Amino acid sequence: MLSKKTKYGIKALTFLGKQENRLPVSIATISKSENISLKFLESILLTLRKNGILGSKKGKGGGYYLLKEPSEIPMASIMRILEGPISMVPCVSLNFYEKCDDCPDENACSVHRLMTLVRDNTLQIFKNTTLADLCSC
Amino acid sequence: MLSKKTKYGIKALTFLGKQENRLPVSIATISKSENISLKFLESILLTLRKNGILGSKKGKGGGYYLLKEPSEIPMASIMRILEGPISMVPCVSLNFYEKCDDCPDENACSVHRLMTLVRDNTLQIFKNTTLADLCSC
DNA sequence: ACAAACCCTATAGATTTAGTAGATTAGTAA
DNA sequence: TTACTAATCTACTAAATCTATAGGGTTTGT
Repeated sequence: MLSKKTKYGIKALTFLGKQENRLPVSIATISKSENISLKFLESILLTLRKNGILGSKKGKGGGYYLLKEPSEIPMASIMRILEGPISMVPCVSLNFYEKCDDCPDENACSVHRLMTLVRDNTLQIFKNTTLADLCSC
Repeated sequence: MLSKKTKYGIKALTFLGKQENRLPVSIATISKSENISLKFLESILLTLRKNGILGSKKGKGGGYYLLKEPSEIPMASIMRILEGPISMVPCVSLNFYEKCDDCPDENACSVHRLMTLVRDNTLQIFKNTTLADLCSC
């Protein structure tokens, strides 16, 4: 299941992407508009800033803004930053690979094969969808 | 991420599906063969029995066995029993639907639309894959 | 008698979802 | 310049829930 962190993060990014200009938007503004706990949102936006998705401006008139055009931000990268691995098991993850303790041979593992299939499909969606696609409705 | 419960459950079912006959297999046998904590596996197989996937036989020579042919068991039903919803958010779930607290209009929600797409794809895989496909390697 | 499923309880640890308190920075007005 | 205000940033805490077991006793079939 998607964490609220990821869900809120995506909604906040969509909100920013829908802005006419690229002027900073305060956390409070997004929080109110999207019904997200302010302090929780604060930490989410901080993560996104530290990972190069958002820029920020302090002080009066400050806030957060997108560093790139929405069409240049694939959902895959957002998902990896906020949610972590896209795969359902670490042993099929491309970016967060971990070997299973219980599995002597990955290629013989039924779960491994099934989840590889799922990952391929999901990843394709997240790669081909950009933030712009989410903002266009 | 897939819980170990689901992962172990699938591995256990694959093990049972690979048996030549439909004779009961004890928890201990599966536990040893698949490197799964015995007590944990016990509760997993119990849920699968209560959900009509497995039958059980007590006493000597007892154990668990598949109630249907592997080819008759779609992975979607196993996933729903063990992992719960296939959707990444409750608001796009077909079998476990829940409305979001923060979302006034689902159709206007960017997360909702994206996750619907993901669910459709994932569900198709889980519907078209049966336990038999996992056992055939 | 024995072997096996069945059932109930507890629990350590991790994760999630925040809340609280304050520090820091930047612009604005006196 | 000084004070004020708006905003991000940082760190700590905490409740709630979930995960992955462990333990022990009960029941049933051979």
